Amino acid sequence: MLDVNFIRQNQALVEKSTREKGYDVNISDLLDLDDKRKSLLQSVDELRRQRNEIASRMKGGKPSAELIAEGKAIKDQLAAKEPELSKIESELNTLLKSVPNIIFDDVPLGGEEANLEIKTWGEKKKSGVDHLDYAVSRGWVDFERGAKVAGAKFYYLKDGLALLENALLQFGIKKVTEHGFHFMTVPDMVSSRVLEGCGFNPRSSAQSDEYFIEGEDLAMIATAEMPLTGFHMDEIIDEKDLPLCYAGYSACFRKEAGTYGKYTRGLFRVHQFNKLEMYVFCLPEKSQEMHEQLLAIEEEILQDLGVPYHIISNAAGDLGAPAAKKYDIEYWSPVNQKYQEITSCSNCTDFQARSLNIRVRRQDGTVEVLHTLNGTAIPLARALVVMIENFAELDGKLHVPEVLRPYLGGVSEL
RNA sequence: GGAAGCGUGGCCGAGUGGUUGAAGGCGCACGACUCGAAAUCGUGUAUGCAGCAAUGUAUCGGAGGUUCGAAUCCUCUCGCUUCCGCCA
Repeated sequence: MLDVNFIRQNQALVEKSTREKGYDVNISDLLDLDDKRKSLLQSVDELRRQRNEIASRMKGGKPSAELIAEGKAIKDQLAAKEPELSKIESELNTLLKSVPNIIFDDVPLGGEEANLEIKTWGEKKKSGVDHLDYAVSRGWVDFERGAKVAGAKFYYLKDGLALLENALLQFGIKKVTEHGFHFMTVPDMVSSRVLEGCGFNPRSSAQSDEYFIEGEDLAMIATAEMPLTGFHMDEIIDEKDLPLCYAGYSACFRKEAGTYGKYTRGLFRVHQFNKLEMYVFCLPEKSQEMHEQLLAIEEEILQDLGVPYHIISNAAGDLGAPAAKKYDIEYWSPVNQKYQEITSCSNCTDFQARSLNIRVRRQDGTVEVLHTLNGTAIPLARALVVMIENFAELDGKLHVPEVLRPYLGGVSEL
C-alpha cells in the first residue's frame, strides 16, 4: 500500500497513476476519512492523557472516591470514541489497500495494446512442433490421467519431460546462485496477511486466482513471490545487509478462471506448475538498478538456452497493483508465430514492503520502508513448451541445449 | 489429535495491578584513557501515530474482557517447548 501522507502530498500524481492503471478509487474520500481519523485520534489521545494522569495521581493507593469518579467519567467517554476510531482506521486501511502503486515516468500509458517492445534477441524460427502433440506422442505428458485424478488442467510428466524439467531446474539454480541469490524452498501456502500484503486479491474478491483452504486462514501460493515477500515481514534490516537476494523454488497454484480465449493449450496454462523465482529486498535508491539486473539474468538464461525472445515494457494498464514498472520477456513461438509470455520482472518499490512492514535501518539510524522486486528465473512448465517448440523435430528427437546436458547425463538428445 | 509449560526491547533476562517503554546484563554506537589496540570508565541505544515543535499517545505474541488504573487478573486465539498418541 501507499503511505497516506504521500497520497496527501501527491494527490494529483496518485489519482493519475490510479486512473492509468485502470483502477477506480476516490482519493478525495480517502483523504477526508484520514482527516476524520486524525481529529478523532487527537481527542482520544487527550482523553487517554487525562486517564493516565488520574491513574498516576492514585499511585499512593489511597482510594479517593472523587478521583475514581473522575476516572470513570473518562472511561465512559473513551468507550464512546474508541470503537468509532478503530472503525474509521479499518475503513481507511481498506481504502488504502485498494490504491495501486504509482507508476514510473517511463512506463507507457494505456492498456495491454500499449506495451512497448524495447529489445529483440535471436532468430525467429519459421516452424516448430506443437508441444502437446509431441509430448503425448512420446508418452511424456498425461493430461487425461491428470484430469481423472485432480481435474482439468492437471497433468503428469513422465520420462523425457520430467527429466528435462529437472535439468532446467538444476541449470536455473546454478545460474541464480552464481548471481548471488540464496536458493530456497518455501512454504506452498501463505496466510491472508501475506497474500494481501503482496498485492494479490483477497479471498473475498471475485477476481482472486488462488485456491483457499476451507476453514483455515491459508491460500495455496500462486508464486514463490508470496512466501519470499513474507520472509522478512515485520523486520528491520540493517542497510549493510542489503540487497538480500533469494531464489525460491516452489509449486504454483492458479485457478486461471476466465482465461478462455487466451492461449491455454497443453502445459502453457495449467492449475499447477513449478517455478524458480528471484526476489530482492533492497535500498530504495537501488531498486531501478536491481530491476535491470533481474532482467539481465532472465535474458542470460534464455540466451544460454538459445531461445529467441523480445522484451516489452508493460503499459500502465498491464502492470497490476503492486508494480511501479514491469518488464515481460516473451519467447518467439514458432508454432503460433508470435511472442508469448515466458518470464516477467517487476519493481514493486515500497508497495509490498509497506503493507508487510519491511524496513531498513540506515547507517545513520533512520528507519524507512525498503523496496522489493521479483522476477521469474525459470517457469518450468512453460519452459518445457518452449523447449519442445524450438528444439524438437516432428516424429523425431528433442535436441538438448548444451547448457542442460550436464544434468541429463551428457546426452545431446532425448 | 490429547496434556502441561512458556511467549517482555537486536539478544539474554527481571518485573507484589498504580511514573514500567519497561531493572540488570550482553551486543552495538560515540566519547575518554592509549603510540595504537585490548581492558576499563562515561554517554547513548525500540517502533508506530498526532504535532512546526515542546510534547502527547499506543505497543510486553494477537484479539476481546475486568478495573479509576493491566506486561501483571480473566476468556479466546496464534506460536514455541516437552510428554503421550499417530503417521510419512
